[in-house]
Amino acid sequence: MIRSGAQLFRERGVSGTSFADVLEHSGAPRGSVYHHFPGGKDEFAIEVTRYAGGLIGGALRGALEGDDPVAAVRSFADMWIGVLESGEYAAGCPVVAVAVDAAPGPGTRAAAGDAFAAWESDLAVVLVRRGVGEDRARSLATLVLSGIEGAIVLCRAQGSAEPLRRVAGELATVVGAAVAGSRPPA
Amino acid sequence: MIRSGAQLFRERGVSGTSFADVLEHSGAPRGSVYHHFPGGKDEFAIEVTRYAGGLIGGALRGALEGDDPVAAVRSFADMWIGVLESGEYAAGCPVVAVAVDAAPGPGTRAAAGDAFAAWESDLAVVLVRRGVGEDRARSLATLVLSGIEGAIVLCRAQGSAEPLRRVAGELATVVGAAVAGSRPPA
DNA sequence: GTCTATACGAAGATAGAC
DNA sequence: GTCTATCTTCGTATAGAC
Repeated sequence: MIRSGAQLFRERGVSGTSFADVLEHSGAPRGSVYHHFPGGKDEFAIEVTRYAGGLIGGALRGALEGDDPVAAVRSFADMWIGVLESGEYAAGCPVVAVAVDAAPGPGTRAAAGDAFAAWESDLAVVLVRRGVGEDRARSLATLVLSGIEGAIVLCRAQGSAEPLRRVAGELATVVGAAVAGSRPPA
Repeated sequence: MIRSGAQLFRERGVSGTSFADVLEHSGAPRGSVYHHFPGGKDEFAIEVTRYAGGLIGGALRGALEGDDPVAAVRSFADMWIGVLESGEYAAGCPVVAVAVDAAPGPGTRAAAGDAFAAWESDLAVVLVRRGVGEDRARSLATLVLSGIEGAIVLCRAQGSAEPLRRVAGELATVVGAAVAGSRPPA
């Protein structure tokens, strides 16, 4: 159910996704909705957000494994380009969907904020490890995250992966310059 | 009604906003909904998107009037920071809300794409005027737009204007370097 | 733990009077 | 052009049996 919820949130948003949709998509038994999620849709949305945040965070950490922030930015962006192109630009980021859709309670919004903060932190850690100062690293991490998430929205609206391609190129340049500039002169 | 719709879309998303909400917020007569919008919610959402796109586009063009892209980026971001802070981070960009919420038909999504394209073009034109090459200008304009829109989402999720402040600073640096680097050496 | 049935309300949309 | 009334569908949530 949670996996299906994440997929449907990505396509239709939170308010646009009903339990009936989730049950149909997941094939889950209908009687178990309020058994597993006694808090109703709010609780369900929070769980979906946590799950999606962890999943995407895992992908991001995987991309960051080589301690090469430039390659990680490109790899993370390429992952999203693949998602967008294979799904005809119908599906975006579930965490953004939660953040933009205020229908559920404030807990859901906070869960989205936590996910973003975790991703940002993962990025900043690697930048610091590559010699970038802490403040700049945090600032750059926010730019990368905002840029990619914003570009995903643009891609969906325009039915094209071009915005994300352009943003990925610019971000790679900026991050590359920051890493190079912070390294001790050879 | 359209003005109210834009405000409510910003706060609750498209699926989360009903005609009853719009009527209550705007004080418009109830009988006139399907008189003015025979196409129902789809048509209404498209009109709201066009209106909001024009409004925000006007603000952006105003910020760009001095032909100073760096100041324009800061000014545009500051406008959003003001909106976020004065509204307790409840309201974001209505065009993003439309792009993320697939509930209405494809026409709405296209209207959002048109708005983004127009803003991007406004930005790129000024960059070109300042000597930036056409491809780079387009690429930078996409980065600025994606970065700011993405940061607005992060701000809402985290209940803070910090992401947008950081992104605005980074974008100002990048745009400043591009403009400076493209000017003929003095 | 899952099922059926259903209460309750809300939303989109339409009809016809004024 | 606006109003009231209403139809229909859908969505959340609950109750109680298996």
